[in-house]
Amino acid sequence: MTMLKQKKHQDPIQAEARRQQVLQAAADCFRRRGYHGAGMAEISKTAGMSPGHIYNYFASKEAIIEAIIAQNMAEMFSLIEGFANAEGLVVDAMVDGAAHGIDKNLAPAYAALQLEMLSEAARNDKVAALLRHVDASARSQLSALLTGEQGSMQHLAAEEVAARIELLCAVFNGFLVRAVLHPQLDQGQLLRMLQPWLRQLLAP
Amino acid sequence: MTMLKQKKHQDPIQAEARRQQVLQAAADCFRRRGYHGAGMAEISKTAGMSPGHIYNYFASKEAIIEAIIAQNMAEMFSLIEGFANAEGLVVDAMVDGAAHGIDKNLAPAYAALQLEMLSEAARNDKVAALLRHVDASARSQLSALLTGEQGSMQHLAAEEVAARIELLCAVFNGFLVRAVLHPQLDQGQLLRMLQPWLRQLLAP
Amino acid sequence: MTMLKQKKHQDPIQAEARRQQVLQAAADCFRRRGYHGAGMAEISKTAGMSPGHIYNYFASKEAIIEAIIAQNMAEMFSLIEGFANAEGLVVDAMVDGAAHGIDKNLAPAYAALQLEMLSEAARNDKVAALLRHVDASARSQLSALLTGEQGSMQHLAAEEVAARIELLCAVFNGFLVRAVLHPQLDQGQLLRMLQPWLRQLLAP
Amino acid sequence: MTMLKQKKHQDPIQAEARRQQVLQAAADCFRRRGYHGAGMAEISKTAGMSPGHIYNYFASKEAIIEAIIAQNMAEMFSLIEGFANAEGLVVDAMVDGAAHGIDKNLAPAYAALQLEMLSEAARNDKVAALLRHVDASARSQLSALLTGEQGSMQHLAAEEVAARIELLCAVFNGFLVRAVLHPQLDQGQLLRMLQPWLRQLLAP
DNA sequence: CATGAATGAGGCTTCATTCAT
DNA sequence: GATGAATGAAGCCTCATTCAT
Repeated sequence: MTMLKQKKHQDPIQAEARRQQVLQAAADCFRRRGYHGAGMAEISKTAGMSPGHIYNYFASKEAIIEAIIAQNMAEMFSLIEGFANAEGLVVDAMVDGAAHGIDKNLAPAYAALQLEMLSEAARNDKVAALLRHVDASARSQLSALLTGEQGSMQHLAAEEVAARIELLCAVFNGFLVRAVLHPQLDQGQLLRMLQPWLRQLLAP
Repeated sequence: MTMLKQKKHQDPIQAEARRQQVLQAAADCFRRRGYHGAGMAEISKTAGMSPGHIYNYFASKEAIIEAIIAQNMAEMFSLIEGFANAEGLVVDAMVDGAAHGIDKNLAPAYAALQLEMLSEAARNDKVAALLRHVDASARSQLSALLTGEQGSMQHLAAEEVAARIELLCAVFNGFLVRAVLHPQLDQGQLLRMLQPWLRQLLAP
Repeated sequence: MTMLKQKKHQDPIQAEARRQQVLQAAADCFRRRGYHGAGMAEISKTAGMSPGHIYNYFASKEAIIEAIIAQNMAEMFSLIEGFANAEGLVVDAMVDGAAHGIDKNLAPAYAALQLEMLSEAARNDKVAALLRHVDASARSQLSALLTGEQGSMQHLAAEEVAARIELLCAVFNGFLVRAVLHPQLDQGQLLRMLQPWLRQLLAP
Repeated sequence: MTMLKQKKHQDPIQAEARRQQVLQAAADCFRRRGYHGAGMAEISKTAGMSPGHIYNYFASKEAIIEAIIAQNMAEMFSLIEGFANAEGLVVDAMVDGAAHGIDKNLAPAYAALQLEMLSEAARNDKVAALLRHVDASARSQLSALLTGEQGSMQHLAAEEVAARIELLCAVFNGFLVRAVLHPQLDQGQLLRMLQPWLRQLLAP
């Protein structure tokens, strides 16, 4: 999807490098200034190329944030796949992964960008659709894992499973907000409290 | 004691009414279009006054969102005060209040505005300071309540209390994000799962 | 038609004056630089107002050229109405009007703007539609006049009438081109030759 | 004897072929999109070469349209030469040629390009000079033909001849405009009416 | 010769803010 | 107090042109 009018570049490797340059720069700028606050001029300067040239790789500023979201999507999928491929019980993999999840979501830079995308979603349907698609896919994969062979919820009602996953998502999403509202919070203490809680949430 | 730019209005009562008119209108517009998406023209039309006149009450668009945040602050304080003044155990009041908390935070309009403010905080120190102040106050009040006479955590270590409150906040903050990412979620089911969980989180 | 979203101005008289200011300035600029060559900056300077302010009266640059065309339309209609209301035979009125028609179409400024609109029509469907509508209306009015009570073609076949009108239009349209290609041409001589020719073209 | 910027190409024959490739492509694009609407990128793709390479043959986009006009010039000359070389009376050759003239000038693509050039002439002196030169040459050749041995105007005053030719030009130029304003017009009917008229215009 | 990546000025438009009335 | 006409800087994007390869 979204492969319309992809300008063909002679050297796809360098082209991809340039795309990444732009995405990196744009993500930086969005974090610092917000999606609307960041101008193409600033992004292009940060990316080390001219404003016009960016449009050889992205059709619009909006296409840039969409690409950033798409990358996040991929990251999230590979994260979940990690749980699936781990040896042993899914629960264990997830409890072990919690530390990383906290770390990531509480990182100010990550949280800032994520919140930026979320508030953009409130007024930009395409962004909203992308984010929801990521979220729905993630929940559905989690659900499959947890009710699967190595999962801990094989005998629960579908609605119960969905609600637990929802709560799980809420907590981790909430960390994005905590990163802004309480940047000094004690991550270690939080993790110690979170792990038993998680184990219980995912328990049969 | 600096009184810079404190415009003196002849009739302070009407002036306050006008301020409220603007804040109400601006909050509406920010919800619908986002902070950057809403223009002063739209806000002024919604508020039923001319664009120019708004500047008699607020120094800038930014001052408006700051004022909105300050109001939210007050609301949240009165909410917590509700718990304090309730008869019986604090836990019970909070568990009962959960339904309302879910409802409110999952309401798209509320969530949109809140996220708007949060992402503005990531790049606007004044906004960030305001929001953090609200959050810190709320946590501190909660902490006082829960370790107080009618509270359920009188015998827990301060760090433990802080971590639990943190988790509590994360969940409810997370609902703001869920409102965007999963607007169709089943609130009833979520509430049914949340209440026992809350009771346990707040348990001794 | 085209009354969508007409911003309401408090003082419609001044508003109309401003609109005319812009239209006049834009027509000037389009003549000198062409539709694409003229920038909103230049138009706004010529009109004596800021670029942004123009957008209180016109939704876009395109809307400006459309308004210019609409004005031309009105002029042309009143011209034809002149023939209709004239005493005596339509033919006489038209032959008398030829001098004015030549003068106008051969005026470099008028011709330049007209050609600009014509070549814009080749790539802008809305402009094309407007111009064709003017033209079709004019032909149809002429046809009605010439086959009407005071007309000279009451007994001709409809196709014959249409073809003659077409030729008539071609000649006058052609003067626009002559204004560019042969600005030195002898208008007096041309008129002396044209009038008997016209009388014959419009004869029974 | 100034030889400024005359790029020397190693193989002049291939160079000329390349130039023609570009001119052909550019004419196509100008017809479809107009002079300003057509980009060098599109022209270069149509011509089957890179944008940069075009600049080895033409100094600028403007130089391209000038070259196109120069070619039109040549075409028109050979057309008139056709009349001169035809057997019999010039009038007969021209009346016979009228059908082709109508066809050509009413062809939307041809008319579009021609009008494009005409409106460019209104603001570009070089283009104007070129077009006027073509026009003047054509009129002068026609004049020579019509007052020559096989011509029908041997005994008319020079001014009378000039005026008739002017009218002739106006009509055919007018067809360019008709092509835009009335693309549905009935060419057959028009031709049937035009031929006797032409014969009369060219009569002694 | 030939390419196409890269430039950057300039185009149209928006909108927070000001100020004469 | 109130208005809304007016400003102009800044935003996103296009495209003729250049130049390293």
